[in-house]
Amino acid sequence: MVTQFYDSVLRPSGLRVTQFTLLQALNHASGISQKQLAEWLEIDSTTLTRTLAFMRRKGWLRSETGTDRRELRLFLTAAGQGQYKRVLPYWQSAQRRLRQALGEANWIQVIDAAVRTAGVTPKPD
Amino acid sequence: MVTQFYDSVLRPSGLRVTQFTLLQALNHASGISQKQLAEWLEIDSTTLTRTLAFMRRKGWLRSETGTDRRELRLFLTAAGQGQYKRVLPYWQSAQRRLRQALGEANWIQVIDAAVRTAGVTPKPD
DNA sequence: TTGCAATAGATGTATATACATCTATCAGCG
DNA sequence: CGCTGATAGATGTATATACATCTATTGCAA
Repeated sequence: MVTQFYDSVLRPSGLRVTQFTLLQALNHASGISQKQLAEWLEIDSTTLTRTLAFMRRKGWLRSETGTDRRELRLFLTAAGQGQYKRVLPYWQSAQRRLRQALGEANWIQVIDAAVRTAGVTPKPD
Repeated sequence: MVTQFYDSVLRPSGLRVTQFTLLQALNHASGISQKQLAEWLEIDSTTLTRTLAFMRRKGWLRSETGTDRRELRLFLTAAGQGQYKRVLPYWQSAQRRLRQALGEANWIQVIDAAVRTAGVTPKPD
């Protein structure tokens, strides 16, 4: 339900939740390694490899080899930052609507339950 | 978070949430048409076509042409019913853990918010 | 009765997800 | 140094999801 709701609100923007989440994460943590990003977002590293490939095709992402040459350091391109800014209002709208539907106290308790039950770590915003 | 949590609890069973949900729905509504099933579960009809193809390969599903020959009426095979009974405890465990983590009052309000916000219809346990 | 719009489901194409496994690189010990 | 085990990321394979479009059937109105 949650994923479908966010996707439905984002649909007019042309992005999906995953893509927006990655833009947002990279906007906040420019130069992060792929491994760290996967851990922070709690997504499988192979899923990340493939989603990043998509973003590279779109021209939203660039990457550099790290000091440790096994690592990739990830950055948004100007186009990627533009996408993020363009789509942010859609995401904020979805966020607001869910928060309002649940009420602030319930919202907080749901996040808290997610942490306790599924080990999810809250993300900024 | 919710999808990943249910999937993680179901993982030892070898099924995913989608597959279990379909077994459950067909166990409760034997002979339902594909269209009705898609509407009830609020999943895209093309997604359903492909997930049902998977279940047919596993031997869990059989189907008959309806009176309206455009329609397919869907039934679980004995093997499908067996799978459902086998995996039900995993799903109940996930359900219990989430309910407990949220608390009964919050659980109800989350379901209610889902209905109001995303138009989701509650399904029987 | 026939002709056409509407409906059920399937198919083409594309993104999302994740387990198993592979390659390249690194770190540490002998 | 030079193995050897560990780590970062990529690839093989398989399921999940959904928009656009196609085919087969149906219902209805001229």
